Amino acid sequence: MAAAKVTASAVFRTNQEIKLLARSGRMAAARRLFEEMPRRNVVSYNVMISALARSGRLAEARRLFEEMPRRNLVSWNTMMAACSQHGRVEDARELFDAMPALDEFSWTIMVSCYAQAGELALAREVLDRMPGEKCVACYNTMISGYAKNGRFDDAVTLLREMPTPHLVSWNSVLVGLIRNEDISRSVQFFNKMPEKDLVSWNLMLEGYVRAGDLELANAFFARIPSPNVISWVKLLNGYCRAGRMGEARELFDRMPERNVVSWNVLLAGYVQLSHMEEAYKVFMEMPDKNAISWTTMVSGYVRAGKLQEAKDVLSKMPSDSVAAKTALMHGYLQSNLIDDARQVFDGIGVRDAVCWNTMISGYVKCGMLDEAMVLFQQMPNKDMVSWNTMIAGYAQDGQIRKAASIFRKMNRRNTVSWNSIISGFVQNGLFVEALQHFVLMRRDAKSADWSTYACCLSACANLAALHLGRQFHSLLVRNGFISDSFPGNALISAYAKCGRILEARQVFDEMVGQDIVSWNALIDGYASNGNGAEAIAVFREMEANGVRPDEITLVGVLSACSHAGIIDEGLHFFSSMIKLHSLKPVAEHYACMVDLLGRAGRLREAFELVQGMQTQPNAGVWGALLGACHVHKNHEIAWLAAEKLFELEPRKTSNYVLLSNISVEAGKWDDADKVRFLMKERCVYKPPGLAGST
DNA sequence: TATGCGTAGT
Repeated sequence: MAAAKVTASAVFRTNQEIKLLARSGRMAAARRLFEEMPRRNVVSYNVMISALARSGRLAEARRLFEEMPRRNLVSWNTMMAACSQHGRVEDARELFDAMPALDEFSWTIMVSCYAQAGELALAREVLDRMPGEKCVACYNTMISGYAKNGRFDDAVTLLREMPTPHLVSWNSVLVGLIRNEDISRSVQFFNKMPEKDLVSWNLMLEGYVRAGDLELANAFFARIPSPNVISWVKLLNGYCRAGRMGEARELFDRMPERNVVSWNVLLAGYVQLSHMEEAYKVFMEMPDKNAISWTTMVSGYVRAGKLQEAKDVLSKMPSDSVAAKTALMHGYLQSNLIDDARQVFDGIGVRDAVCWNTMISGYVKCGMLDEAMVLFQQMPNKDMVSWNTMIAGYAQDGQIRKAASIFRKMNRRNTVSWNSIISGFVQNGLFVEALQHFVLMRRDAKSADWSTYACCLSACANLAALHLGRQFHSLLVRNGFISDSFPGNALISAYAKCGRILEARQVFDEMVGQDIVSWNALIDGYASNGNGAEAIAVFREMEANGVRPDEITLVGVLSACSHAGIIDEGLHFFSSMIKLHSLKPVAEHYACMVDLLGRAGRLREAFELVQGMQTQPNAGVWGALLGACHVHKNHEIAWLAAEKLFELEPRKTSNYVLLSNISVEAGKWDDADKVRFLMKERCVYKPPGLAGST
């Protein structure tokens, strides 16, 4: 009897010790202690499962859950919470449905899991199904879910509906307002709260810091009844983010109490500015460092392009940190050192999703899609980012069918998934598919963002679908995206490409932040609608507004000159491009110039310009020359251009047809025969029913 | 006696 009591208290003490070790990040020691226990009870297993999940080892946690000899309600709840923490919504739901009994924790975890995944309707369904009197935590979880997703009205309604709102309920709404950077509504709400605690005060302080007014934040800080280290950290963070490191350091030195977080914030401040000497001094000064401190240093050196230093710091780190190693890996990938990155990746024992995704996206970015796919298939717990990376990767590589097949295999999709596939279709010229997927996206109840609208407008533009473009325009207005410059620019292009240049101009004029892309879209719009003079006028207007032209601007301007037949001005813009704007002309500019000179019949000059090009002329340039030769019946230069074109595009029928026509029109029947022979030799066939040039 | 849910900091 006495021996049993001793054993029970030993188990109790060891359970506590495991928890403490795990909470301080010493997982290996915690695991060892658990393995070496002579006797374990349910709680030992529960503690270990929770610890494993919190340190990113979900698979191990699950294994232990399956293996444990006896489970209680807490074991089930712990496992559910573990799945929820890792975004495994389906797994959590499966456990929830399979549990022998449910308590208020089970219900709350399920609500929290759905809310975190953005599935608010499902979260609400669970809350509503909860029998008897619902607990405060469950209400708070739902309120927090609404608030963090910007649905304040729903959050406040539920707050009013619940029988006994708690201070935490109010704070849950406040955090949503603060994160949404709605400062005036935050202040209003804060003042209306029936009671406030330090959490409320600290949230409001964060609101002022986010609003970027540090003087106001400082004044508010002075009003906090008894600020704690978190209050100080929030203010310190404000100065660090603003790059005001002198004041930040002063504030830091005045802090009555410092912990590892405050040190980390100061360190991150110097790192952000790439002040690595200062950062290193702070790093050495720190009384204790956690994994975040080390990761901050490593990623700081990576940002500063000092990969050797990053590697050296990492090698001095006493414990293992996936995040720190991933930071170094990221650095190697940015410098295209794929093999070095892979070596780091292979050396990481327990990889988290960020680690896998970093390596996968590294492969994708340098076009190594096969390698990316192998890793993607090996990855045990793929998250949304993994899937989206592969979709975007294949789409950008022109493999849109593969992208679409991956997209179809996804169980759940978020806005980014939809945007990736829609933008993929647009990039690959499949505009109708892009718009069809927009319809499917709305059926999936996923909300479109500015990127969705920009892609869809671009699809409308390319289809010259004016009516649809107008519908997207009104959707943009209704959803409040109209002042953002990116979809605004897409809208300008859409109207311009549909021939509605006046509407394009109107959108441009009503836009808040016109950028270089907006100006380019307008100039190109006038040029491609045949209004060269107006395009040039807009270009002048842009210069007068102090906006510096880029390469794309000049393509628009030069093609405007070409369409309008303004030869001398075109030549002037072309030379000013290098001299005045220090822009390097590329093939597109030369193609415009060839077109310009060609239209004026100055074929010899055009040919000489091409021969003098710094870079290799592409098919666009030679094609423009061949086209001009056709118009002006220059048989000799036509052959020179065509021979180059045949090298670049040996199987493009229209080039052969054009050259054949030119030869025939010049009465050179032998040459026309020669072209026909070439076509036969290269198995190029004129499509039936296609007479003349294409 | 412990373990699992809801609000603030890197």
